[in-house]
Amino acid sequence: MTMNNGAGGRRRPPTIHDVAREAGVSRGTVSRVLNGGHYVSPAAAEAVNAAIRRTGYVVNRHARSLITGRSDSVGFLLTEPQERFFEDPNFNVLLRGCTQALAAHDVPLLLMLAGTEDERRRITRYITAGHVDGVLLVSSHSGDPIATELREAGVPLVACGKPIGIGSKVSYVAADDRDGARDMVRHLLAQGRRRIGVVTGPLDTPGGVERLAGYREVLAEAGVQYDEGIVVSGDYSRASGEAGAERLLDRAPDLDAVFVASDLMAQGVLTALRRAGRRVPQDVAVGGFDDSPAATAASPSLTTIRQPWDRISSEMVRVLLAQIGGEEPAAVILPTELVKREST
Amino acid sequence: MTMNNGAGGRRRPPTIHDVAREAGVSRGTVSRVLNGGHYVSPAAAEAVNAAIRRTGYVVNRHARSLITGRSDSVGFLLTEPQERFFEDPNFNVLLRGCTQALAAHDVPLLLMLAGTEDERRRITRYITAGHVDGVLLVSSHSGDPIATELREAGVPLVACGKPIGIGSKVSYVAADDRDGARDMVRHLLAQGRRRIGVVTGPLDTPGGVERLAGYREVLAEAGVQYDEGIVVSGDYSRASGEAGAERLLDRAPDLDAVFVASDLMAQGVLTALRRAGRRVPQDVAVGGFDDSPAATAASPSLTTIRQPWDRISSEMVRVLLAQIGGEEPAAVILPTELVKREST
DNA sequence: TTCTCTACTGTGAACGCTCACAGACAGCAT
DNA sequence: ATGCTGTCTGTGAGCGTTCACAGTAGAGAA
Repeated sequence: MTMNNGAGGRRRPPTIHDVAREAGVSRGTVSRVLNGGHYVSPAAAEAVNAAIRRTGYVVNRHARSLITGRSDSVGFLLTEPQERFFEDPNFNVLLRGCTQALAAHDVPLLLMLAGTEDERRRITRYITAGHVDGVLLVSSHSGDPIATELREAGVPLVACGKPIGIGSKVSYVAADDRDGARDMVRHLLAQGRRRIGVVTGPLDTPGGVERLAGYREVLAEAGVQYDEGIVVSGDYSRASGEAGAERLLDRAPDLDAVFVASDLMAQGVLTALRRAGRRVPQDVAVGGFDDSPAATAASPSLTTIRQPWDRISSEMVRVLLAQIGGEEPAAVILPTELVKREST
Repeated sequence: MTMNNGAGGRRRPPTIHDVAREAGVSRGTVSRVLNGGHYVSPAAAEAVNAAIRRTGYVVNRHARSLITGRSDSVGFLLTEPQERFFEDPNFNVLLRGCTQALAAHDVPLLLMLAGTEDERRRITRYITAGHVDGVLLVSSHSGDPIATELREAGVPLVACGKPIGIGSKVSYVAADDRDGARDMVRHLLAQGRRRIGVVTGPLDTPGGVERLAGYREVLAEAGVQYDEGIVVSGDYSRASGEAGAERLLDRAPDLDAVFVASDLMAQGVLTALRRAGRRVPQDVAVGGFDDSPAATAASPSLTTIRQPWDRISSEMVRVLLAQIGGEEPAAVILPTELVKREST
């Protein structure tokens, strides 16, 4: 009496052979059913599917990968220093969105952290050895060596946010930072604010540069004098927002609004303003960017620019899978949206 | 003239065969060097290593997995509903810690999200088919069907926090919640507080239950009357902390302290107290739990109980790998630490 | 010497799958 | 009849690795 599949005994899982025997067809036919079902008669297909159900067969991806050369998995690569990963809520929603979008295609996601030089080397080897078919890259800072390495190795790659200094021919998906900034500054002007300070993001990131550019454009269009003295830059962290607001208040006590390039920094700005005795929004209006949880958590809640993170992640996955499928790299720019809350 | 490895041409990566030829030994010897180097002469080992360096050889994990039956990867499985994943900063540090600890063993981490029933089924199939060697499970709520399924399928499993209602024989790593709660309540008593309210976590989670138990124990030891009226429960979210504090103030206006089972809820408590015109810590002291970034971000900054997340993640990985290696399941309880800040 | 033991090495044979190929059969035109 | 086309099916080969096994050589014991 042979041991059955039931509880108790760890049994060798069914192979494509078992399914073929069970269905009364050959391995080849089962394989064809598994891979799209072309050139398979309806009767055979039905028999195979029934056999798969009966045996509980699941394809062995290692065997498949060994011969196809594909791994049917993609990497989610984070090259940020740790603190950013912790502090920035955007990473979470991006990671979650990508995982789900990939799961819909039955593609597992490998999380990869390249903080140190050592990790970077190991991960590069892993990726270029073909253990993933493509990479979703999250790294805002420029000159990322791993990005260029991967690109040169011909690994399908999609970046989140426009990579700078890496040349073209690399796919990316980004929100329309400049347009979002324009919306916010126009909104502040519409509230009657005229003395609008800025806390920018790091100026070696596209977000930092573009959001500042949008601010300048709208000011110019409105005929408001641009004053470099009320432009300070931060690093997207809460603390840098706080420090930035202090510098702004110091230089321009008559400030009546601040446009902050991230919600997290805006939280810091709120703290500094409160400490300085300014009321928000009565004395100073504050506009954030991202519409992260920090925006609603802040008090007063932040007027901000929503980045469409759900769409960003699904587009990243779409573009990456297309590229793995042989299509050319592509850039996707997604619109943002002004969300009005208490701080303006 | 054959195409070289240089830029431009995608070339077939070197195999163990190529390395063997280059080193002047057999496949078997190369394989032995790759797997620990036992029964290999120093000369041969050196020749092989040199050949590996020259050829840029990287082992093909699919081929290896096909024959060993191991996948040399583990899954990080999240069964929480979405909002918790987003809001709770602990997940981030846990995920990061696990990824790094695994990377040190050259084991990739697959991120798996089982929110819907559909996802749950697909992921169960994936895991039980042997596509990962083990699972790191993050799911605080009890009666998780996936956990029991995996356990019954014999998949090595390590939970974060003690799983309830799943029977024994499942490994877990947890902070000493009860002891942490005891420390905090003792601290509040030492500050002269006597009317100490509680906002607990969900009472179907070990954290929720244990932290409340610690509170009751210390009160009893100190001879302070336990008053069920000033015990309310939340769901670890900020909003539930806010609501909880309102209920507490309503029932006990003479409250002089609140022990909150998470920093995030404690933020909500601070908001509610401020709105009610209570000063923290002068009128009411607030103690949190977790020592998450929320603790320092809050104003006033939160006195809290640090959970050793870095150790939790590294222990989870250690126990999981041991179990994959054939060891028996194990439970690990790690000590917590009181961190004093402005709120008490 | 001869035997035994240990350290080391090479050689099929798998692992489970896909791919290329060849063959069978039907339908339709020649 | 013959050929051609298209759909469908089975078969052998091979992907890159590990594992079991057989075999060699050198050291030490009898």
